[in-house]
Amino acid sequence: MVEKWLEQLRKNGYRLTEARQAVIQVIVKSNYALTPFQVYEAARAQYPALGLVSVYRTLEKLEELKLIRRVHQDCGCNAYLPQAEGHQHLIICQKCGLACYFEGDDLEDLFTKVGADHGYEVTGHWLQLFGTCAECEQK
Amino acid sequence: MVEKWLEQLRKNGYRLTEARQAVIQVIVKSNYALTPFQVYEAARAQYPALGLVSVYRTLEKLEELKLIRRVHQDCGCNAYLPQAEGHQHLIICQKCGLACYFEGDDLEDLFTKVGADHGYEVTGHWLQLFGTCAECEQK
DNA sequence: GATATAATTGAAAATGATTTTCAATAGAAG
DNA sequence: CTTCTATTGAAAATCATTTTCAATTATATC
Ligand SMILES: [Mn+2]
Ligand SMILES: [Mn+2]
Ligand SMILES: [Zn+2]
Ligand SMILES: [Zn+2]
Repeated sequence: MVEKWLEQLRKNGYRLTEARQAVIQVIVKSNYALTPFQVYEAARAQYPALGLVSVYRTLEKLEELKLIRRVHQDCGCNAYLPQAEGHQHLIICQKCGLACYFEGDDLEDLFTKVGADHGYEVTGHWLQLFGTCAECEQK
Repeated sequence: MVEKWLEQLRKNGYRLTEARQAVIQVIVKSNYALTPFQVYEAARAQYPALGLVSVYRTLEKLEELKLIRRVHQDCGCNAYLPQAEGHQHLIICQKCGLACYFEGDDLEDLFTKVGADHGYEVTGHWLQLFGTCAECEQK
């Protein structure tokens, strides 16, 4: 997975630097939406010279390449998760933040109709579920 | 509508000041999500002495009282709309920003099931449609 | 492997949005 | 009208993010 992301960077003319590899390594397999600062802290364990600025710059490029996506929550909209394949939506645990994607919601037709009823041509939708994950539930 | 909001403020022990009335008057009937600064500019037409700080403070209270809600979009998450009655969702025009609520999506059961399949107890969801409104469409 | 070149870096400064501080003002209650 | 305190706007402070810039380093070429 790290390899795929690095390949994407290389393919787009970006250099494979230590800073970028440290950032990628932190976010590529995360099940939790991470803020730039959280990425910074975690990545510095592997590469202490890393600057927060480079985290911002790397996240920007990863988002551009659709490898990560910004996650919106009540508590803030500046955290990132790996982007899912195809058309998927998120479920996020309100207690611990554990995130997971699901697909097959098949709601396009419904949304197109709802929109039409209100005079809109629907071109996209945002859907996110909130709840409690199995682990947090049993506590 | 303005009266209802003022009554809500009064009922909760807040004073009915000129600053608050100017802010309310701008946002209470808006079909467009407005940023604090946009509210500030519009409200100053009615009450020129208004300070931006008071806009922030008033929006905070109106959100607390669930009279307005924050709207999330790709371009930013710091704009506000009047809150709809009951359980409704938004459709927003990507061209002009015209917002409108719809209800009756009846998806609770589907979401509960999807969540359960992934080990989550679903407690809420967040749905927003994007598209082109009738007026922008015909241009 | 050495060299040239431009992309990338981290530190520091700048920016922009929001929050806090504070003395002055003005609602509300008597 | 007077008292009391919530609220105000201006200015300062804070916080996240972006820009600037000289030094470094990844990559292509020799
Ligand atoms: Mn969908
Ligand atoms: Mn719903
Ligand atoms: Zn958001
Ligand atoms: Zn959890």
